[in-house]
Amino acid sequence: MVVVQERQDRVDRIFHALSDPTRRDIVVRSLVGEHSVSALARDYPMSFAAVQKHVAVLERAGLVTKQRRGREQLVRGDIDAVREADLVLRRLEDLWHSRLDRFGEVLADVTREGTT
Amino acid sequence: MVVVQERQDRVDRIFHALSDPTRRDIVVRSLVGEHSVSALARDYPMSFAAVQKHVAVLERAGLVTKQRRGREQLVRGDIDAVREADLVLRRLEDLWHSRLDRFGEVLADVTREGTT
DNA sequence: CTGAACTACAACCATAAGGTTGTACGTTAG
DNA sequence: CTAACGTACAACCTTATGGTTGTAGTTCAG
Repeated sequence: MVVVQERQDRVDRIFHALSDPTRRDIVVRSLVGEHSVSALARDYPMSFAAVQKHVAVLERAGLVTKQRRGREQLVRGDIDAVREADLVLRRLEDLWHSRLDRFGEVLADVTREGTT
Repeated sequence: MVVVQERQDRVDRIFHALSDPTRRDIVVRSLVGEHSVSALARDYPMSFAAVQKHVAVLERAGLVTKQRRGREQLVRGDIDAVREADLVLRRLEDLWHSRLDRFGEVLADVTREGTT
């Protein structure tokens, strides 16, 4: 059993990064096309440094990557991290379905009673 | 001075709730079957009150619901909130695909022009 | 060359988050 | 009835988070 956990799992970071509306918006824009940090920053009611921090959070989560182009830093969304989070959610849905299967009879009974 | 607006969106709460491994585990167990809070608490290396707080976070996010049974409080997972988060992720993936499509067109154009 | 534009990063602040312990109260077992 | 169980919640502590301002290094335009 591997007990040596890192301080924060990658999945933790991804979900945490997505828990902020500004960051989700940045992900949306970065998935559609590349934007410099300052271009992103212009559209939010906060300082450039604040947006820079949001981008850093997204970068640590692997949701975006940065690439230099001259004096700009181009931010681009990375879909793999999104898929990783998606996998977690689908596993939860799978669990739910298997639970439904196991209690299918009971559910059927309840439904029948409910509609009587 | 302290303007406590109802600030946090439901989606914010869901993603934040899922950003903690203990809470994700509680969701897993609660989707599989019902458990009392203390039954859940026994399996984590923290106090009962801490687990209680985690459950509260999940409840505020709509990921679980609680139902009294005698002196116990049964925690049960709610798949709807999971699906809501899943929708957000799928929209991101859709954006990514549409970007690829548009990029494909550009590529086609460039290629066409380049080969003329 | 010089200044403006982008970025990086440190210092600071207020509040949220995640944990603890302690107390209180309803419910059930004996 | 009484003791134990399950829960709720308050008070407290420490660290993380999200914002600010300020300083400084690079790169580009003129």
